[in-house]
Amino acid sequence: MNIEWFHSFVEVAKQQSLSKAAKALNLSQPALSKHIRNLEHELDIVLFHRTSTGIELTEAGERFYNRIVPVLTELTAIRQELRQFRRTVPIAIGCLPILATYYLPPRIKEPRLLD
Amino acid sequence: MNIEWFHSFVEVAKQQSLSKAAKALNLSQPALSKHIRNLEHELDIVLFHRTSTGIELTEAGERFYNRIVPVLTELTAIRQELRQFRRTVPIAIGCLPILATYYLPPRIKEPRLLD
DNA sequence: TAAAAATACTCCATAGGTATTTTAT
DNA sequence: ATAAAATACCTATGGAGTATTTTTA
Repeated sequence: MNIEWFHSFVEVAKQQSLSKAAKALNLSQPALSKHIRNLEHELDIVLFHRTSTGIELTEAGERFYNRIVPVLTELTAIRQELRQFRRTVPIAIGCLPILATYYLPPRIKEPRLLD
Repeated sequence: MNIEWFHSFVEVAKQQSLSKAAKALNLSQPALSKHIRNLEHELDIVLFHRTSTGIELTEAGERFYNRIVPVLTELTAIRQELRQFRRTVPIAIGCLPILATYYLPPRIKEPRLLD
């Protein structure tokens, strides 16, 4: 059971559309479709009614939506609180795109810093 | 980010031992070790101090433990509430082991029922 | 030396992508 | 005919297992 599936579910519920939600999540529509299917399969309930104009929550889906949103909020809060214990301090270097592409990479020794 | 990792984390914290927790979770010790490592990597914090006698929570781990347990409880409650919407009704057939092994399987048409 | 965790390695399942098909308006 | 979701298929990553190594009491 994957937490990204929950995020996907919430976004699809909000957009009432797989394809729109896919764009919002930077995911392909089939991948997102699979998230929803996985979730439905693991919970063994139908979360959405599929139509050709989009997708809408079932009663079970509504129920799940109302209960899962606070959980995701809480998880975000937990991550936020734990940031103070992080080992690595994020370093962001802002510069012109042309430098980011050609000049910087060969000059950065630790590969992970490139993220 | 996988919810099973959270369950694994909680069990390891309780047992203060990877190998004991692995048995409790019906998992191999290396698999469980990976769960913890994945979690630490994704949160970018150290959750446990490793010793040769076992494993114990760091301060960050304590904090995470206290906050994640209620989330898991809530998730369980959600699943429980959603059971009423389930599509399939679980059917359990109890019988002598010898029947379960040789007699029943060829007589059950839908493979999923064998679970 | 014993016990516990980490690592190496292999196999299979799953996740994500592109291309295509199905379905309903 | 169009728009949306589902399916097929492929590749690459990740998860789980067994065997082995490392570490420390």
